[in-house]
Amino acid sequence: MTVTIKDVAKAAGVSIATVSRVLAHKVDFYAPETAAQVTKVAKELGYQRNVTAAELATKTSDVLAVIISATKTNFADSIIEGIQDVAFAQGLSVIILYAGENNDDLQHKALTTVIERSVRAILIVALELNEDNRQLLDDSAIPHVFLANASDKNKGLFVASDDFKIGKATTTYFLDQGYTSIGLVGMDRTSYVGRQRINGYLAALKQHDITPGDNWIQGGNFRYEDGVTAMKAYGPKPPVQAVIANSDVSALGVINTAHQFKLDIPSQLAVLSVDGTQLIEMFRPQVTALVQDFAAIGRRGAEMLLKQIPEASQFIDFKIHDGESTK
Amino acid sequence: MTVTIKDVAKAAGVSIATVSRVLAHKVDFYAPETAAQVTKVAKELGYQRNVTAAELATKTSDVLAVIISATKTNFADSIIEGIQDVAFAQGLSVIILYAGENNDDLQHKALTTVIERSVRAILIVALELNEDNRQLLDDSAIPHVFLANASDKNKGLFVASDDFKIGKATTTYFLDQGYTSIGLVGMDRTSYVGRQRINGYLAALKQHDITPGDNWIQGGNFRYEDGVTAMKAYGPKPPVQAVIANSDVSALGVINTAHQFKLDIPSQLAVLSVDGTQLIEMFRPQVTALVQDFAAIGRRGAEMLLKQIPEASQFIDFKIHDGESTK
DNA sequence: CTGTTAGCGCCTTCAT
DNA sequence: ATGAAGGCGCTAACAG
Repeated sequence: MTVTIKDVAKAAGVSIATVSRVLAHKVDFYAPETAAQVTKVAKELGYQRNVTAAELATKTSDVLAVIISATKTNFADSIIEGIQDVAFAQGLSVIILYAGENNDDLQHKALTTVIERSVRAILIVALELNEDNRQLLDDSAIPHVFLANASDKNKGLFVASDDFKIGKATTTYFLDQGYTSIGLVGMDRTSYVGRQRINGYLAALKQHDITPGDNWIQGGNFRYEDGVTAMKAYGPKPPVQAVIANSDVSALGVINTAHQFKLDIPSQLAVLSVDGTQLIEMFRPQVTALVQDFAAIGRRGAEMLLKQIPEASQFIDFKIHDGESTK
Repeated sequence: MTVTIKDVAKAAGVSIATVSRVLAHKVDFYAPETAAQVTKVAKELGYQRNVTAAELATKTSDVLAVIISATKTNFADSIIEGIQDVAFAQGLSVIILYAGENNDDLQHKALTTVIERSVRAILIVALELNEDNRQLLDDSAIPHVFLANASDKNKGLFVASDDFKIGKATTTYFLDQGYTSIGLVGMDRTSYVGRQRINGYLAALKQHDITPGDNWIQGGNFRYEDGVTAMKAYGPKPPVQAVIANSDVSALGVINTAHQFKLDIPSQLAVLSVDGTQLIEMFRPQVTALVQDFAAIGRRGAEMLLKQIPEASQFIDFKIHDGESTK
């Protein structure tokens, strides 16, 4: 039998109300001696708080839920660290749910799981919800924010990098180096993120009066294989001298395949990747990358949900770190 | 105001018990028409089940908790997939908690979070608990299993690869190829896993009457940097012709640093890595690896906790996949 | 098949 | 400063 506050109360010779107050509130609504006595007895009895009961009574919860796509592009770690930093500082817990990859059912399951437990807030990482799931989330009235995925579909709050700017900045990076044929690879063309990146890319090219070739743009789903496929589409004599890969792993796909074609990086093909996770630090050549500040994205998202900063969608800055895959 | 079964009951003209039965049990303890009526009304009213209340009443929970170290060696994904496969098949939910890296406080926090919520079971991935935390877990009386980390310290159930065998198999792999100087790199010498691997390595060498050189064994913490450090310790003229890296990322560290020393892989230095995650598929040369079946480890762990298979610690088989980093 | 009635463990007015 | 008592939303006997 588990020991409850009732048991503690009896053993300590006080009422359950007092025990409850001592063990929870901490505000001085009781005498120091009683408090000491109660805590002592509780420890002796091996009392374990039943959070479920407490949550039912108060109708609140101190857990933040993070729903992430089991994506192979591994920036989620940093986001989670950012979230935990601010959550823990507030004494909150964070739980993480994997919602697969573009899997509506899994997303639905993850959502209901956290909604039914009425968590304090929900952070959705790199996920685009379908109509039903978004409705479900909205109906729940639980505060939520989308991270690393600004989207028109998602609606609602988001914290992310500005994908249009990412497309433009990466393209401009190459244009400034004198490149006139630049490929764009790996993004999901159906996603908001992908479309924005393409738009930014096109805008930058237009400024330089460049019309992209037919096959310069190669879509995908941000995966390693997408980089491979794109490079194969370009072939051993690629139509572009530089390529922007829309994720670290897709950049690796591009580079490995280019090497297979005996193309030298960067002299025959320059590669820039978007994300800049730790992954590329382990790869040679060291890939030049547009580094997103994922920890900041996580932190801001959490702060926003905890009302520490105003609730307004916002973009987080990024930087381009030079590596060896570009001149 | 949120709508409860009481509201649904009133609106449907039945008792709350009936509503509860219809919405939860699913066994046919009610007439089809009533069921239909109730479900209909529930939907109309936008009823959302309050799991917290249900859990309090039944004193059970249908969530499995996974506690993982925020390790940079990325096999956790596969383990989680394995767990979710069996959990979802049982209609259970799984939540994941990050417990940092050798961080007792974070581990403690993660543990109390899940214990206080009396989850159904706890799966601890690649973590070694300290005395206090282990005590905490034991006292909770919640079923739990350690994954990918058989350990004398952890005590209790585990599902993992046999680390002694891993040490022996990898070493034997090289011995069979005629190598007589073999390095062992990257493992945590203070951990059970690390010690077992060393023992297996030594046992294999002994069978061939080889006494390892002073610095053949280079410890670490399974990280990329540990591979780098080890290789630097070996220097440009390494005392070994082959090295076993105890994680994929540490293997990358070894290889990159070897290249820096202008050493050719595998002719001047052969490298075999332990883990065989997707990471190495993105790396060139393709690393020869001892591939652990992480998905199976996750699956077995979950099955065991759900009493689908006998509760007994067990080892999962592994295989060595040839790559280009060995002859 | 369905309704009544106790709780599950804790919190929280309202008295004292 | 502390106790008594009702209730959070749901489930589970026990009747009927």
